[in-house]
Amino acid sequence: MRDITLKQIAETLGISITTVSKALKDYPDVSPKTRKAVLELAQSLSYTPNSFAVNLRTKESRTIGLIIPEVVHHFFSNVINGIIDEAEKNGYLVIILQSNESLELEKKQVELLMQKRVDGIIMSLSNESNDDEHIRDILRKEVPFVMFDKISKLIPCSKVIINDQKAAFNAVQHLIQKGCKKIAHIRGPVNPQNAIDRFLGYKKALEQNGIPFDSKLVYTCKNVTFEEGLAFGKQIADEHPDVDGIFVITDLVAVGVLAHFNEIGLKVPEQVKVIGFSNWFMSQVITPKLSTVDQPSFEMGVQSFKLLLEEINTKKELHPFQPRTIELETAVIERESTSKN
Amino acid sequence: MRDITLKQIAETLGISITTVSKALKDYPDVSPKTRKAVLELAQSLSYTPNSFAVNLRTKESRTIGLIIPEVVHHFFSNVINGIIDEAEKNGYLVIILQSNESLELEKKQVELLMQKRVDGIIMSLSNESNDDEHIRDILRKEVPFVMFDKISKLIPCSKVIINDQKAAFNAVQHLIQKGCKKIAHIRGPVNPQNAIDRFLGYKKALEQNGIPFDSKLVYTCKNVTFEEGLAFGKQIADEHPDVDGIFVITDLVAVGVLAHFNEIGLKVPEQVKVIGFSNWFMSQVITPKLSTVDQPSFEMGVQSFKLLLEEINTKKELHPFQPRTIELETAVIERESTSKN
DNA sequence: ATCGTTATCGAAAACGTTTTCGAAATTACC
DNA sequence: GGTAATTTCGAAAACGTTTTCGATAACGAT
Repeated sequence: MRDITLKQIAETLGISITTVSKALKDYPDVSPKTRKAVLELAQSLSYTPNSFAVNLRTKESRTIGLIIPEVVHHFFSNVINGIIDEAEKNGYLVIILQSNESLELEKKQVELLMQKRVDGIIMSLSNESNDDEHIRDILRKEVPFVMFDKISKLIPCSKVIINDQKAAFNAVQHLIQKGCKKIAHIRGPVNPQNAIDRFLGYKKALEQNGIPFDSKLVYTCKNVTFEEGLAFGKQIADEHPDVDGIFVITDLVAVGVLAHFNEIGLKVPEQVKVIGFSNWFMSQVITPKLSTVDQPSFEMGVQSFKLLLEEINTKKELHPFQPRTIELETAVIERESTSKN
Repeated sequence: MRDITLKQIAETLGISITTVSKALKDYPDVSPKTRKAVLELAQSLSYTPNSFAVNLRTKESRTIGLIIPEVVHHFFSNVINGIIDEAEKNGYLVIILQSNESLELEKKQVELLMQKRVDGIIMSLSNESNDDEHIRDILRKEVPFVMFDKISKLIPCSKVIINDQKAAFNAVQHLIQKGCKKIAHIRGPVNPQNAIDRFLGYKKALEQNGIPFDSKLVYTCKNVTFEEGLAFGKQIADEHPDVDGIFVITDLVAVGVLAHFNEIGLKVPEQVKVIGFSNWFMSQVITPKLSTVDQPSFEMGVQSFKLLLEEINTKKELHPFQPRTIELETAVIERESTSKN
């Protein structure tokens, strides 16, 4: 049951390891006759090269690392999907780690991946981290590196993002077009850039439409959960019963808001209109169906891997690599929660 | 910027590679003085062993492979969560591949993982496959192997499962206790063992309660999607308007059924009661909230990895390994869709 | 037969680590 | 001071592959 090696093939054929290796890799300097013999024997023994040895020799493992805040998350699992699909197409495998939104864990995992000597790292920052040493460490060691979604603008690396500010602007603009006059915003935590950008988009849309900005209408999530949505729904209904539109950082929270409104009999969209963000699957199966902003999550994964591969390949040729940023399009999806005006 | 190696440490300290290696690995035969020197220098150079070389030498990579039908799936992403958490605790990393419910892809991926020489494989079968050669190949090469959820009973390997038949029995029993007399079943595809078992549980519950089994009340999913739920909901309402209870293979499909019933104004639970399976997150946020069977998905992941690690370790000691099967408990969760009778 | 060219092969180094085993140095003991 | 026991070290092989470079063989042309 021992593993087949080049040496064994060489010995049974009475030739050298070198020739066997060359025959299998289509080197020109091996005669058709011996090549055929080698290929046939390798085939019949079902030889596969020892990847540990290949890794050591070639200094690459055709494996990349992926760090995300959490796996059980509609957006992220779609990104994972895109990454491992595209990676597999290009002969790469993907090691997945989750930071659970903890900076400490994230640091440890970056370290883990570097020790493993993965060929590259793709990452979406946890809410706790922004511009930290462990990220700069990756660049310092010249490990190919791509960030997506939750990025840090200060880090000079390739990025795949959406224009959060523009997307949020469009969402709020949509509410205004539907007749909303007093619009609240449930925003994400303080750190992440995209929470900031969406807030800015919200603010800009108000300004451009001559609606005064009121900081009391802005609520800040800590954990971005369904439960927080429930709580903020209650808080808004209590504190500002005249609010007629809400823009929520993400569908999960928006669904919590809707759940509370359903409970207390507040009519959506008649009394309040609600729009979420990210187009989670559940948004189209709840009542009322939630309007939202579609984010091309699968495509983000695909593009992230493509950028990473670009960096891996140019660095392999020892060429200098110029980081690129890809910005993907979003789209407002109108459903029942903003529909009838 | 070159990587630090044992050789470099040895040379700057004027000692041998052997001694450096031993010092770093706490071998007893190195003096406290030289050990201290080595440790300090290694620390200051931030030396990390080249894992490619370590893999080659030790013949293990502390990496396992995981193959699942799809990543974007509430149940599976929770299992992934459990696996990578437990793996990381034990110093293992996880490579994830998805078969997209395709037998062909699944075969290719098993092959990929074996070529990578992962230390073990965890897997949930695609709907297309059951007892196939590529699975037996894993056992033949003596690669540690654990199956969970969608298993093949014929393969002698460790398994982590629930008792699908019992769980389904309990779900249908629940419907009967709530007063249902004519109960339909939307079952999963033909192949997977757990679809079969849940069907058997459904049948058994009917029998034990003196309700005649009617094969016309059994509908078979092809792809287990929301859309199929919509379609079957329509079909049941049309063909058997007197059905007063439905047991559905999984929540996703059940939510589709509910969506259709909402649309046509069929009252749930007053006119029909519906119970799903798996306790997807969305089930608690839709209207009416869906009753379901809770499946300990995270725990399944944890236990799967533990079983795999057990096998890895006993095989490393060259001891014979006896596969084990762990059966986890499920629980009926009563919500609005079966609540008021 | 000689030379030049081309086709075919293999020795050997290298990747960086782990581990065995023997050698050398030190200490302990009488 | 001599022997034995103990501590400390290092040479070398091994893991399996890739690749360079030189050697040989074969062949054609003159």
